[in-house]
Amino acid sequence: MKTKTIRDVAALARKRRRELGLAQAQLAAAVGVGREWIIDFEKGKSTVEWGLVFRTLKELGLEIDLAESRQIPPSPAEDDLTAILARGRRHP
Amino acid sequence: MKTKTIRDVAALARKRRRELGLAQAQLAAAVGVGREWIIDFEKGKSTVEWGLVFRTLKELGLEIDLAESRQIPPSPAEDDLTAILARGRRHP
DNA sequence: TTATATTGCGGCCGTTCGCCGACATGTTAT
DNA sequence: ATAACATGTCGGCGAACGGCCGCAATATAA
Repeated sequence: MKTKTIRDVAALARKRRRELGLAQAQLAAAVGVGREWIIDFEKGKSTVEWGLVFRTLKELGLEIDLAESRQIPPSPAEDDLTAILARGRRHP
Repeated sequence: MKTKTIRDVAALARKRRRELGLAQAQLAAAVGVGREWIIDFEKGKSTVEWGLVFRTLKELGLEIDLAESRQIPPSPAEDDLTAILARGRRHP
């Protein structure tokens, strides 16, 4: 399932946890965090630690796949092409 | 690509950034973080903020997919007392 | 109903993130 | 040669994380 926001990840993680019949405290103990951390994570808190998120998802049996969506997505304000050209150019 | 560790994510993000011809400072500005943050993230630092990681991957055009791998992967030791202690003792 | 379990939230506190400078190194271009 | 750029490191600081504790709402069971 492709996730668009961290809330999607949070909701999916919570659903998965319940499907596995795990309580927050159980999952927290398995991951090695406090119960409050699970609460925050499942609430979609954005400032939780990346490593803990990764461990939690693994603990839930959720593999993280990264797929290249397209080329340049939205925003890199690239008004000068020199930067791009400079990298690929070897012989002016 | 399925990632097994946060280092896999870090390495893939760095490769992707270079493919897009972006400097660390450019990506940092696009994401809204400092240059050091990109450095730490690409080094595989586990304590970086989850929300920033997510934004960075999106900025790089890397979609995050979650796939259910199995049931309980490594499974916590439910035999030990941590689960009981985690939710408080009620009676001996 | 009464128990029991689970979940959510608030405060306190030690630790640490993330940003800001400045500086060093290596590469490329002038 | 110098200049410019990219990457990395260091010290410092305000702000915030995450763990622990308790208590109040809800489920869920007996």
